[in-house]
Amino acid sequence: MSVHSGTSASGPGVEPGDDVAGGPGGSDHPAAPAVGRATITDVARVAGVSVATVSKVVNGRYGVAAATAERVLGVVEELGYESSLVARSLRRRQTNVIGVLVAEFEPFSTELLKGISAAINGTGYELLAYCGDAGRTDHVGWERRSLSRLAGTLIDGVVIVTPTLALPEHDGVPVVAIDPHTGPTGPATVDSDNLGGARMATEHLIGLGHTRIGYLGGRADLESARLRELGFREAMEAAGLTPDPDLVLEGGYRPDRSDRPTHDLLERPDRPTAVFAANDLSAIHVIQVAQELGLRVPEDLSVIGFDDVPEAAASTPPLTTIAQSLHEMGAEALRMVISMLESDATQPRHTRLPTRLVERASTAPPAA
Amino acid sequence: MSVHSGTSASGPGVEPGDDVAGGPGGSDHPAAPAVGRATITDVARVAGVSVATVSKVVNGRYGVAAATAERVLGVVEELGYESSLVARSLRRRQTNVIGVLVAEFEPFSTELLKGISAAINGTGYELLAYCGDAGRTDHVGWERRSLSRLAGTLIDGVVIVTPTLALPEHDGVPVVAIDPHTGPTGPATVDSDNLGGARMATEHLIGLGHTRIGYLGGRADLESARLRELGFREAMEAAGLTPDPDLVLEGGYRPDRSDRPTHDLLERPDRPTAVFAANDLSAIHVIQVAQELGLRVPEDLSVIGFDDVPEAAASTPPLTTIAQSLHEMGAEALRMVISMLESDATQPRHTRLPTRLVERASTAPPAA
DNA sequence: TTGAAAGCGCTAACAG
DNA sequence: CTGTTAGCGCTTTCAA
Repeated sequence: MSVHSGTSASGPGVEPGDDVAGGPGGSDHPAAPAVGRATITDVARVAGVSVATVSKVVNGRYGVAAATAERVLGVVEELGYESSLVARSLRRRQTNVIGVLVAEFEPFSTELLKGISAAINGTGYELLAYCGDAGRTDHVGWERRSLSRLAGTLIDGVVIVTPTLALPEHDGVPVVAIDPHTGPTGPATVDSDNLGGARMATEHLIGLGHTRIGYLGGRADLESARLRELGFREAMEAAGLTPDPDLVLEGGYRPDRSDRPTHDLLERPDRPTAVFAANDLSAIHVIQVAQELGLRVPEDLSVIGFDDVPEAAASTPPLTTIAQSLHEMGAEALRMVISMLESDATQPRHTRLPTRLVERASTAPPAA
Repeated sequence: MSVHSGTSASGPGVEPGDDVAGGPGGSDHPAAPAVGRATITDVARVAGVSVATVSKVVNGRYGVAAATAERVLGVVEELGYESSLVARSLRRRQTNVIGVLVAEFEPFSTELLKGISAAINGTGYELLAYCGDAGRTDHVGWERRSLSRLAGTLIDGVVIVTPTLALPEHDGVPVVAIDPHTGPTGPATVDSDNLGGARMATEHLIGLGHTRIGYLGGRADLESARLRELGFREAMEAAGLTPDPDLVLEGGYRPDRSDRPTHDLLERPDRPTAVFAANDLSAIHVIQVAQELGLRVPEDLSVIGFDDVPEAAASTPPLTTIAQSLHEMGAEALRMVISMLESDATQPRHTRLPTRLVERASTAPPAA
């Protein structure tokens, strides 16, 4: 024994002499907790009952004398005791908390979170948003790791945002993927009409008179990115236009990863007159790079994005984009998880929400 | 084909039907876990070693034969094993995860979250944002409950957003409060120059020529709300104006709670020509109510907010507001938690960040 | 009505 | 080098 603090540590509200209810035969317990939260053991000791009794009282089980219950409750109050989520969930099979797994808290995932948060109201569940190994966000499989670490113990069900892998259909807990890796197959999913939205975006540009249009794609492993590119190509071809292969680049949905391709796009002599970026964040970055390069948006370059996160309206100029119902997607994913939790209807469902064009100021006819 | 159990059952709890792999001798093919995540016990069983050995291998401890380690690692891979955060954190004293406690995921807290998420990059910590009893968000003391449930077991340190109570100075884990209840005292805090910002907002309105100005206050229990109202009053008085008591109402920082007072403000015959709302969300709601009432913003009514969340720029018309450095506040809070974690410098620090006026289109001189 | 004891999955002493 | 053992805080039989 080395670094133990003294015997007479006084916990919350426990007097030094308060050596209450030692074990049978006079094993001298140290007094209350030296520091930190009170545990069920502290409550039991101070109340002079067993931990089992405290547990029963706290959980409202029957078979405890009214007087005892009252005394225990008093101590609970006095010590500010609250049961540890961790210990409780290790023992029980249910925690009443829904997890949301994200690679990062950025505008897309936080919009989803707002929708989920609003929808959880009144359901009796709590929300736990987890962001595993931040920084290595490109690390494929982050969601498998997070899932394994949390599922089955901490959380009863889970919403995974933009998973990098096809998820196991059944990992013990209900799983719903938003903007999934594989498209509508495997586990339950919620996504948008990416194909239609991308067509709409491209048609908007074409309708404005653009013919030389660049495409800055998203994360190659995501179904949404695949469909958006497809929608772009389809709309181009439908208009009799052939996408210039040099003008179709990948930006990974992220400003940092789209910086290079954006420069490549805008610095070429025969640069496009318009760019369709696969999400708002990279579209906003395109606007910034264009402006640094001395190009005016939309006079010299039209830019359209995808998502309609609040930041889109806040950019200068405000970004024309394809809106997804982000809040609704989050709310729907939550509803699905809860319904999977509460019924045995294990048929994985796939919900697809509509998209719509939001015209703001970043697009205009090409310069004459 | 058939799997026989080894000579020695691995203890009580093994059901007759359980597939138990042979002990260190039986080289039958491994029995996979029945369902759900694989536990350390599954790995040990399949690899034919003890759980202690698996633990050592997984945690990179010394004293394991290379061959054994390799075999274990193989099984870990095969089973997709990942240690349970819950079980691990119950045993260890450190989890490497920082908690963020919020009452709700709304624009203010999610902006903070974005800043925290960006700042955690490369620190080696993970992020866990927790939203306890959603729905009863006005329940005073939600943060005490969440803190007790998580601190000491699940999280090493915590950032609390807009706590409803004075927090205990030391609850076992480092605590930093953003937009605190008590102002710069007690635990470490991060906030903005609320007083100066509110003055700036009011002066902006006065500078435009408004004299009849309404004030829609924030959550009475928050220091920020107190200071913003004070700043409003000070600026009014400094300009020789006396705030009409009928025009100073409380909106609780929330659209739902500010709806009534907003109507009260705008439906009176002698309604103000301008309103300063204590945060953006209620300011945006003021704009909506005004428009429903047939008032034009800013021609008939000027509106200014506070916070500069992305939604402010997205409103119609775009909201003039006082910007706080929300991302920076989150990042700073995280830095403080981590530094408290890694040093013994327990002197609670208080960081106050500047605010600035962002003029957009919701304010203009009063109609002649 | 109460408490002793087992055990959730894991780590850390300490033996062999 | 490896396994046995003891618990982290809690819930839950099962006996007393």
